[in-house]
Amino acid sequence: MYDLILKNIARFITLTPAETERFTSILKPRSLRRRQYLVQAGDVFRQECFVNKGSLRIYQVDDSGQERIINFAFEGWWTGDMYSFLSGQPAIYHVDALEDCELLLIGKEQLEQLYIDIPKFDRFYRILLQNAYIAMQRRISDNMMLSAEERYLQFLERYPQFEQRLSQKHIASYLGITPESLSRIRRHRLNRS
Amino acid sequence: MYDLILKNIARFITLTPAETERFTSILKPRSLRRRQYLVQAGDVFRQECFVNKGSLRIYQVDDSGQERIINFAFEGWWTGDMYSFLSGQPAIYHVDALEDCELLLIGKEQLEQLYIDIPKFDRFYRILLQNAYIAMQRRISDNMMLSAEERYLQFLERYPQFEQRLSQKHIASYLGITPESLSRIRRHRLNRS
DNA sequence: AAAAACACTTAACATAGGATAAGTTTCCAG
DNA sequence: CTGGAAACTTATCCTATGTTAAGTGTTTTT
Repeated sequence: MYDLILKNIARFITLTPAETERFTSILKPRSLRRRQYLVQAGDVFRQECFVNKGSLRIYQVDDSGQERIINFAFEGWWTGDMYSFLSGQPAIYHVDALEDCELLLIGKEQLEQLYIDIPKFDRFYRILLQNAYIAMQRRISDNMMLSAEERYLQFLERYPQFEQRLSQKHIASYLGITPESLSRIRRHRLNRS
Repeated sequence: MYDLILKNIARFITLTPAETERFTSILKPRSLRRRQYLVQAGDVFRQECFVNKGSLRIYQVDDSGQERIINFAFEGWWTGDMYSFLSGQPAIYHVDALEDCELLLIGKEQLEQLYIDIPKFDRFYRILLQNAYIAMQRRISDNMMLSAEERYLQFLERYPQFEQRLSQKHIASYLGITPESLSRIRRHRLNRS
């Protein structure tokens, strides 16, 4: 059950057996059925979430009811609502399960205490965030520099293993286009080849 | 000279006088004239940069020579090329001065040693990054949910103090539109009021 | 002070992608 | 197994924004 998360952590820091024990003791397992919410915008959600199995999406709903997917989370990824976690304010985004999920949650207070007791975890989350930040920056420049079709191709290249697990509606939403546009793009590609 | 950066750090962690001394001793002051590069895409740039005075832009140039501004950096902000810093690979972005700048740089090795000697700095950069990450996420959702005009209005609201220091060309580039479009948006707004 | 480069505006035209609507296929829930 | 809801496709029309080009005003360079 803790294999994946411990491997994830071992990428950046090395834990003693006692530290490992301490760490796993604060993890709260939780499973989520497809379509169930982890967070609803407006809730305060002060937990970090590691995805052990399954997939989720982080999304926003605009005034006209349109959903926009900000990001996905697959097994081995971290997710949550960073803003709510940090500030204690209501979450900005919805997070829900796209497939049945097994999650490991860490409460804010316990994580704060962990940072104090084992400062290596400050380092772990710093490095995790640096990588997340780089990915976000790349996403912004892609959204600005590339056409819808180019973004779709890049998505296929970058996440070939996830494409089959996501509906086109969700991929379109992640790319910032309508499902109709994605359908059109796919047709043009087929006609050409 | 170190006032602003020490205040910046004091937002999240408290340093002893000895730690303060240790920290300031690794800072390398550097000034940059308007239009001078801090980083050119392709260079390896393994330094973190604090802006003490002036402003910079982080941008990318596409195949057709179009510049796209990923972000600005004003006094009190941190900047650089996180990807190059972390990976040691050539930088993805250009960073150059929009106004004459006074900067404080920290080399990668010295920062790594600082993390080891004073683990509080792991914490400081973790919190800094959490905030930067939240801002990035918000930028992505704004770019997806809002029209060019709405993004412009939000920019004016969010950064009223910076608007006057930036050319419209640069604001347009940051918003992901052409200067012509920004000009059109401004005209429509004037006509309406 | 003149020349050159740049910033900004305006206008006419082009186009990628949105909106709407209708049809087909796939997926569940009863 | 069946009926209704989603998911996906296709077509038509529409609009926001890009493109090109020309003109004016403002810096920067010489």
